[in-house]
Amino acid sequence: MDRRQKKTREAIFRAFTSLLSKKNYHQITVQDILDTADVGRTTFYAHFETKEYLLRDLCADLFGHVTDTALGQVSCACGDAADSVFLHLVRHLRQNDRGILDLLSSENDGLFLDYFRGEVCRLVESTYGARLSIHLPRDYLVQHIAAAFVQTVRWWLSEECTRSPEEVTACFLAVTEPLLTADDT
Amino acid sequence: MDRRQKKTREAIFRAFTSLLSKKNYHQITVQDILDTADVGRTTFYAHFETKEYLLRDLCADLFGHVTDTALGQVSCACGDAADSVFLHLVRHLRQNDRGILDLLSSENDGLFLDYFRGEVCRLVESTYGARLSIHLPRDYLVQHIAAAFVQTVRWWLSEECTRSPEEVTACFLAVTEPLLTADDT
DNA sequence: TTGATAGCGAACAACTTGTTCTGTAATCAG
DNA sequence: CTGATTACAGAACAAGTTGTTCGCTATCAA
Repeated sequence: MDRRQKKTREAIFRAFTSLLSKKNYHQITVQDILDTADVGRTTFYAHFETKEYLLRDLCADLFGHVTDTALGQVSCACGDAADSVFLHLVRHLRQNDRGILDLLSSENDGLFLDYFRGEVCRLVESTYGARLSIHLPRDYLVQHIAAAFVQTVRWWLSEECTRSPEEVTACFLAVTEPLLTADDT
Repeated sequence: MDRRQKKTREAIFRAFTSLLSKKNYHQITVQDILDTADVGRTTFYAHFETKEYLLRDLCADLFGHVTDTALGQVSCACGDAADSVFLHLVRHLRQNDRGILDLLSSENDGLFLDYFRGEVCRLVESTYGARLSIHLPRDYLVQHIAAAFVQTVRWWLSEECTRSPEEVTACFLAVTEPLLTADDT
């Protein structure tokens, strides 16, 4: 890919992310992005059809990366229990990696939470897949557990991340563990 | 209140609700509302500062009503267990009362889910208040249970409400019951 | 070096928002 | 019933936003 394309694309992503951590998505104007990223109007629309598409691409980039990293932790088989994937994820989030925490905690909640939840579903599937209780519809359980994790993170954020990742993860595990069959480790 | 005021206010609410069940909130223009409600521009802005305020007022109206109705069920002491408040609520929702179901199932999810969750928190407090396990922070538990209910409704909607209210409520109770101390009935 | 491509900047039409003005009709108090 | 008040309609308005187009320049890859 042309070096110029890559540079502007990244500049736009950076500018957009930065703006999102300060403003509501719907208050951000294309002009804001142009000014912040220092790119021309034409250039922006050459890269992204609309602001919506930019958002979609950014989310795919951001949350895809998070999940992949988290899943990587699973396969690295460092000896931890499967549960700890979520601990890793919380620790990862606390470092505000790629500004994700800013996005989740800003007024843009609604927009990103769904993307986030979608990714967490994948995570739940591959982490707990075999241990899901069969007494309830499988997809219901997966979605419930994913929603519980997202909710846990929101609660953590609402307390300004004062609690430790261990504490937060413990809460999450406490409310979801009864739904799983015994661990076979 | 002046009869005229009441009429236009209701016409605007009706038009807005109708539009929301068809379109995304951010795609709805003030002009759309004016045309649908058949009121003048000046009139609209005399009633609501902006479209955002209209949304806020509508939500307060809608969800406040739902919770009050649900809470009324509790105090009517018709002999049912406290759990059944949620069954009542699901049944209530299924009738698409005041078009709430349309709003929750449309593409406006994010907007209304938060209002809804807030109201459900109140419901959880007054229904399970005394039975919340003390091993976890109280507000965490309340929010978790409320989020679980909202998630359950979303799942139900995603299956186009094919399942019965009883079945849906059973799922919700199954995932939250382990978090409560024994019922003292 | 050269042809292709990415970017810039300015101007553009179309649309949206929220305000202001004037005139009309419904409502309410006495 | 009457007169004052209030709500409303309609039109016009400035300001801001979106997405497109055009001509021109800078950069890249071969």
